[in-house]
Amino acid sequence: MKTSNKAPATTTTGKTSGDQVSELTTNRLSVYLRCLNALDGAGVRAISSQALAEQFHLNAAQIRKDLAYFGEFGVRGVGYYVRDLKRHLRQILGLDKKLRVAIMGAGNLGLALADYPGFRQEGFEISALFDTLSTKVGQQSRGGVPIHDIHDLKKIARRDAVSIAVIAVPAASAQHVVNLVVASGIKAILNFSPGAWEVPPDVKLKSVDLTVSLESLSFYLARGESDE
Amino acid sequence: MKTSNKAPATTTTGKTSGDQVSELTTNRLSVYLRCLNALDGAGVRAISSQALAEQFHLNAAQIRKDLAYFGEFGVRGVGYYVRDLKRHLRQILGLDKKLRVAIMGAGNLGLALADYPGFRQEGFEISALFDTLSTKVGQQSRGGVPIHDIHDLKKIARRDAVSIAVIAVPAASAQHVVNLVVASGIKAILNFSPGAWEVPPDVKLKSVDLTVSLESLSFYLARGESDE
DNA sequence: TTTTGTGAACTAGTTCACAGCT
DNA sequence: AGCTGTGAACTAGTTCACAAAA
Repeated sequence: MKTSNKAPATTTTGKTSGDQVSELTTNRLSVYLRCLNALDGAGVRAISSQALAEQFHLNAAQIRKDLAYFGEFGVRGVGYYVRDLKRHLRQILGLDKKLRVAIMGAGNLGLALADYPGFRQEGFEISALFDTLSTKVGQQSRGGVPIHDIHDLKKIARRDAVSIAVIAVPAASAQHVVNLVVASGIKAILNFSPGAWEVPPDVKLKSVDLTVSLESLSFYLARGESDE
Repeated sequence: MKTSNKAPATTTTGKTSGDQVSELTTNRLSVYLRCLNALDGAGVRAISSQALAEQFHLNAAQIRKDLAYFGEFGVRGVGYYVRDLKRHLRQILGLDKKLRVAIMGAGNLGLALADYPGFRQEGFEISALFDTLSTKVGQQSRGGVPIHDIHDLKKIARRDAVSIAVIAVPAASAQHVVNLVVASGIKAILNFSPGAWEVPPDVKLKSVDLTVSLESLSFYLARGESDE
């Protein structure tokens, strides 16, 4: 796939597109932001990568490397200014503009996710639920998220400028629903249906597989049982 | 068409001396089992690593390496017998005995997870929900999972031989609840509360962080916006 | 001083390629 | 013939260690 390995060792302010940031890194950026929110809430003004690493059980060199990739945010001899770094991270993660989320499937899981407070935290807005059942369409979640007919997805996704879809439908219909989401122009999908679905290369699909998570824990229990 | 979705949306802590199998591997074992279930359902008797890889977008050498670590399950010139390999994988993953699960927190998410059909699929049994609210205690989920007072966790966990706990409580009380779970003797935890909690080294904690997952998707959208 | 930013070294994970079995 | 199991090669990811900066 990719051949060029190392970029010239000069300070780059503008990042050239094409350099692929690993998902491990983007996940950590989100973790750093959470840590900084906690520090900011506690009134901390500045923190070194060392102190940040100790407090939240991370690796100092990794924090520095992750951040340095996007710019020189630190001050030598001081560390990072919390508010400042927060602002940069929010911008890097694209959280400086409001992101609207649609949830596909108004079953138990879909309804729970629609009202999940963690999603609203960093400025995400759950704008709609979608289902096929006529008994559900027209209703709303306990938190007030309206349930629409899935056939209106394209129309409503455009009207509300929805940029992320969450898949919370049974596995049997997941690929079909993913196709509808893709057809509506949404480019990012968080999937909770067990399985691996096909999406075009310009759409990002991230899956949370509850069955795999549980079975992986089960493996650990099965191993630890006998010896050690 | 092919979209690799490799980076895990979960993290774990709590390492044991004998634990040399990577989590990436155990996650894949669970995926293989799902694939085999599909093949078995379709009446396929045997399959080569090559065919399995093509059908489910995996890597043939990796399948062979993962499986070979646990034994010689294949037949040269033939491939793997589906039923046979299924049985082996279920045994390796510890799914040959019934695993009972307790869910901490009877809020929206906890109740949804309690009735989530995917958990029951491979023989897991959700035996109880736990909460502190007296209005909830004594009630049950729509699917009939009883809600107990969290103070009875130790007693009920022992009575029902609960081996896995799911954390679905607000972040503010998560560490406290994790401590109670650990004190009750449960050795495996699937955590949905955003944050990194402390567990002793003999307890396996696996976290699904919905905020991190969403923010990671947001990053992708922010990058792709400009060009390319 | 202290602490960043970063090449180099190291470790983990994946894929290749082929000997050897059926 | 066909396919597994596996060392070797490769790639990705993490940590070390130190020069340069405040």
